[in-house]
Amino acid sequence: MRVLIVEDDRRLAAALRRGLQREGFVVDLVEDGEEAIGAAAFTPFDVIVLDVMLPGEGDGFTVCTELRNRRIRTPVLMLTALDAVSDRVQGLNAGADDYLVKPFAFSELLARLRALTRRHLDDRSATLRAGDLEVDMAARRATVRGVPVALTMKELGILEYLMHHPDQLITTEQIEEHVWNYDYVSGSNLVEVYIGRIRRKLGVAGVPNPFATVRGGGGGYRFEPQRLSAVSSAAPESG
Amino acid sequence: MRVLIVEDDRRLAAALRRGLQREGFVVDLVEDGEEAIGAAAFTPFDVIVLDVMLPGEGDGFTVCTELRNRRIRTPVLMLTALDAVSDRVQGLNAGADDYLVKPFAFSELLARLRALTRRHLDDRSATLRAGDLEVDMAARRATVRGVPVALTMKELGILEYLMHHPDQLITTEQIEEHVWNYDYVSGSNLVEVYIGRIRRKLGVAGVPNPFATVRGGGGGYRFEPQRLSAVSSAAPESG
DNA sequence: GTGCAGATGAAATCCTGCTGAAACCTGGGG
DNA sequence: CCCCAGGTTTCAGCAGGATTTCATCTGCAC
Repeated sequence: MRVLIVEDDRRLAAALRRGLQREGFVVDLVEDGEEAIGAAAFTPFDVIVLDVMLPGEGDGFTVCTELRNRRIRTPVLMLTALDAVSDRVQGLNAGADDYLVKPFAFSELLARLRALTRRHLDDRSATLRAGDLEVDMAARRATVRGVPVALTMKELGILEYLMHHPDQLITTEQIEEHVWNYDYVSGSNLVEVYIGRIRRKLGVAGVPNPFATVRGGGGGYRFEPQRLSAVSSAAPESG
Repeated sequence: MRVLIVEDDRRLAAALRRGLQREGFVVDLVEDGEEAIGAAAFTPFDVIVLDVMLPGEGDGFTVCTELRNRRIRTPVLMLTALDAVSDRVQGLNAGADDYLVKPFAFSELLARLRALTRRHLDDRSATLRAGDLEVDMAARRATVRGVPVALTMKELGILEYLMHHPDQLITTEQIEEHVWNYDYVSGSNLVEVYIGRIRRKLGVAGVPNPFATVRGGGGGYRFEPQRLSAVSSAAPESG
């Protein structure tokens, strides 16, 4: 789950980055509106945290409007020190999806971000499910029939992202873009390595390989829920 | 849909022009940055395809920057042979809207151009259907009565392309241009080979031959949906 | 601080099966 | 009948995914 923070207050920005990283978000940070638009135009963030007060020309409202003009529909959460109703209206008119008044509790920011990132899912619950496999996004834990599977943050991030898009081909590049941040340099086989690790850990837990590999240029992986839906009270067979 | 191509490689430029014209674009072609800015300033293109490497002074980045300085906001898709992150960053800073690394398949260029110009027709109809056969574009998967058919990317690309133009003669040359890179050198019988592979795999899945062969020069194949529409609840017979 | 354990990432190697080239087969048209 | 465009089969090469190994990093306990 990749988030862009647009915030010029270094202290606040650093705190947000740390906190969100600890919660499993992949964080990119920019300090003004121009950078924000550039970053959002080239990277498909899952959500954007946008401070209304920004240095240079253009405040958060104009940034938000510009994003929408460019057909970038990434959910935006606006941060503001002002508590006027008119600001709220202005923010929503500019295309923001949610609104948070400073000062705020980190836990509230977190809750709202989670809500925004799972908006497009049919089921609004915080748990992704497929067959015996359950992924609790808030607790950041995967379980099989109630038994925890020890996945690391990155592994869970990839699994989560793929489970968000069932029966859809997700390219390695897309995974890189959503699970690593901008200072990650592509060109390695890290995604393949992690896919392998996830498959192995799930296999040990009794879950069959949930990912179809699609070879060739533009290939990638596809999470196929039906692979896990098979009624399987029996022990996994060989093969 | 009017597109400006800025490309000095004559061979590539000609291929792009032909292919895009065939897709209904109105194509203008220039070979250097100065011309490009002149053309874009006088004509309201719907989208610009801009090669990074250009003859004379000024590369694609500077052209893009100059366009934005002149408040020309036409969506720009950059073509580059380089895949470095720094180029990507430079491109976005210059104001490009998308990015494609050479060599690319024509179909991908087309998809991205459509995405950039998408506001009038939403051909994001994710699934192509004919009789029992279904092709899910998002999943990049073909199924017959829900059962997946193991097609490779190339096979699926050809099937998809033919299904996009039902009851229409598609020449071997057209298929080559859409499914292979622009630097693919024609002259083999590869298309015939792939058509054969698709027919065989579909046949195994219980789908009759969906392609009519048109012999002779200028011949090719025609996807005929009615061949698949026959009511067939019966199991495939031996054969 | 030091030491430890797990997580992450880089790199080398293995291996699968896709791709494309080539040879050969078939059937329709003259 | 012959000709030849298209169909079919085969096979080697290799792209690229899978796997393994190792180095580094980070957080934590002491």
